[in-house]
Amino acid sequence: MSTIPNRNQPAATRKPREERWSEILTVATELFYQKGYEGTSLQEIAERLGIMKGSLYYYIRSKEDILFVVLNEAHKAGLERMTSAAQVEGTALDRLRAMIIAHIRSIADNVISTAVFLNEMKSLPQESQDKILGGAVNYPKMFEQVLREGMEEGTIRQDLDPKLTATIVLGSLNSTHRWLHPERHGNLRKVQDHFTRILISGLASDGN
Amino acid sequence: MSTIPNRNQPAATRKPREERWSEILTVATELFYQKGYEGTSLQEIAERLGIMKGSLYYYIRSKEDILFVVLNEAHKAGLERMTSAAQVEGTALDRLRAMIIAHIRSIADNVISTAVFLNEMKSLPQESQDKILGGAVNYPKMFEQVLREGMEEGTIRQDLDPKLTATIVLGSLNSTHRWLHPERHGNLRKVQDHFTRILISGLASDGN
DNA sequence: ATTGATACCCACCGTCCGTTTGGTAGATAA
DNA sequence: TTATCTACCAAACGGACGGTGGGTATCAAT
Repeated sequence: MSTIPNRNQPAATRKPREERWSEILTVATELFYQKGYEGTSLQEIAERLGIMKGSLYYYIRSKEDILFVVLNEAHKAGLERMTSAAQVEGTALDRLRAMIIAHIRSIADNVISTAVFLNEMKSLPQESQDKILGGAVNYPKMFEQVLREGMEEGTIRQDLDPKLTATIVLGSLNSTHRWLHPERHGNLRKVQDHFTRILISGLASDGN
Repeated sequence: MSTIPNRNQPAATRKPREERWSEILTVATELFYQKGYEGTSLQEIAERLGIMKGSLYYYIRSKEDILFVVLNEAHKAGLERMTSAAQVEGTALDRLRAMIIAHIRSIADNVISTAVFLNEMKSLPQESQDKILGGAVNYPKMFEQVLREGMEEGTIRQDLDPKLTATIVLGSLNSTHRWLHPERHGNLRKVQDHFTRILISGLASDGN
């Protein structure tokens, strides 16, 4: 009955729960970004953390748990930024401009988690997707709202369908995650500038 | 030595090479669309075709072969359409408009293969990606080219960087694959209309 | 000094994966 | 009639997968 521990592996550095948990999320997000959710194994995640894959189940109940939390936090973080940007003073056109600039900055600051969010949302069961997206506010509605207001007050042209236009604008901004590089800081202003110049003059009611 | 065929399974309907091969590509494309490349098994592909998964190796050398052909043909088909659209007569602005309309139509007609192309390109080794994208012409360059010409002739505003603007325009158009539904035919015109209205008036030199 | 919770190890499970191999019925051609 | 080709079957391969469960070293609190 002698217990033979067979310690040929150095034990992992023991860490408090919160710290290790956020490490798991960070590492998983990076791997999901590089290889996709299905292409990433728990083995790989564990290896990068220096622990055994079985130890992950001290923190999770299934692989899907990790994806859910990653996507949920990415969505929450982005939506928070956008919400505060939508509250600047001025015309609806001013607010739209602020939202565009804020969203690009938000994506640039979180290219990886944004990409994972946009690419891997479909890997979750519908029920979990609804839980993430089903809050009181959401991206498309916010854009649709500000477009409607701008049309009423006359700063935004009225020959466009607000809902479709919101989809187009949001999609355009989101597509930047494919090529936006946050390390190139000077570039960010330029990108924001181009987007506002193109979209604002494309959406404003007159030649401004 | 008696050969016991053990025919408890109905044999698959035997089909000529070309026909079966295009069936494989069609089925694989649909499955890659629904579950991603990594999430799709050869077993599933075979099941939909009514053959054994081992039989697939009469047509391929590896699973990756299927993805390569699917992506390559999707890319070729789209580029062909765009190329012919870029040759309409008129100003560069007219050509840009034609390219926008053509590309949206091209995506709408091939939502599935377009989505697979944009989502699963990264699942291929870099070498294979280069082989697909490395032709004489490519999407971003075509847009950059027409933008430059429009700036020279004065129909397109000159305070924009052609390369960055091309990236933005192309990304905007490509993002439609996430929500464009080809079955709704009346919708297509509306989408094309919105895109041209927004982008053209955002890019043109004057208030047109 | 003892205890109880915490953070992790490690061997193992059943399943599914892409891939390989040997074989064969049916059409074609000589 | 015989030989060859074509399109597929059937079974097995090793390995990787997500997941389980008993065990244990380390820690803070007593």
